[in-house]
Amino acid sequence: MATADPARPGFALPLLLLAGFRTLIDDLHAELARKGHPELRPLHGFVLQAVGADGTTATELGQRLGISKQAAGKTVDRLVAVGYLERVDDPSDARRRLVRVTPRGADGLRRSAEIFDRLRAQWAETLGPERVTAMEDDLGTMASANWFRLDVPGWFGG
Amino acid sequence: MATADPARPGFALPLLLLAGFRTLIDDLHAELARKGHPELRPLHGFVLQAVGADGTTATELGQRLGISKQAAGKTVDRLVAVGYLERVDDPSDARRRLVRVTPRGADGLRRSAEIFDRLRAQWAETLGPERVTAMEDDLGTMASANWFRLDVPGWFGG
DNA sequence: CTATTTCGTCAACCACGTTGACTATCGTAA
DNA sequence: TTACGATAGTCAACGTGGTTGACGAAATAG
Repeated sequence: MATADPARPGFALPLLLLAGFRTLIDDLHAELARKGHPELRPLHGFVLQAVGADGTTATELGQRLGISKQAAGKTVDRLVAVGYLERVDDPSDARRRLVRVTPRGADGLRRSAEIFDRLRAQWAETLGPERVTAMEDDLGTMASANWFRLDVPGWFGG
Repeated sequence: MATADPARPGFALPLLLLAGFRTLIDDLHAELARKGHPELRPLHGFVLQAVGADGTTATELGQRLGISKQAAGKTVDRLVAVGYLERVDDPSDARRRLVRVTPRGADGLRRSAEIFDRLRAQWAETLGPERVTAMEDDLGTMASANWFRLDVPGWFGG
């Protein structure tokens, strides 16, 4: 097995963070698929959440996610194609196309939140609640700059 | 800012794990670029480490990383193109092409390990050493199944 | 009214993954 | 020894998610 060299402890930390993230994401999507959302890909939940209840535009979405407006537009295209987002004209500005979460999108988002809550509860059961909050606090301390940056080619999918 | 809803605590955890991972990876590659390895992409360090000192084959590398042999082969192609890996024939089996880390690859790997060690030391300074080890222990507990799976389109790059 | 900025889109490209099909080689068993 | 099945590597097509550059249409500032 290609594990980290124990003499180089630093190598383990990024791998563990990635593995933890993947564990949550994989569990989430296995459960989402069972609950009627098999098309929802790992990226999508974050994008839906970034769109928010009030809707937004592709350009603004790109800024929120730390990606280009073109990339945001393409992601919106895919979410529209599977029925999680919709585009409507902005009557007050003919250049803008408002992006809004559809009812189906809202359902997916709500279920994602429920499942994440359950997964977090499982972590708390296994590790103890104070260890989980400690982990969140510590990660928040170290990682604030990268909180919502997704500017990565293909971060999530399988 | 599109942060998580505090009423849904589960949403924060995956985001924090991702942000922590990204923080380490981004810092690593900023430093690697300064130290003579600007072409090294985020995936590459993990691949180099998975190849190991003894070399391996594309098929076996794919198994180690949890990706298809074709994907592993393409990744090896890119690493060969930038001089971090080389392919040599296996005299004992004409089907196999051994993949080996070049001296340049070994240098990149060594520097990556040094930088990761420094970054981990920074985390330990900020959070306290016992919090970092606690985080590693807890992640190891929860994420053992996904320790070295990289079967994701484009996990790392910028 | 004109100049600049902004929004959305198109086109080309790159990184990384997938599956399917194919060749060459190896190992085994009749 | 020959024939067959398993294995290694490659090619092709494709999907997802990212980038930059260019451009038209609409809004805004002067």
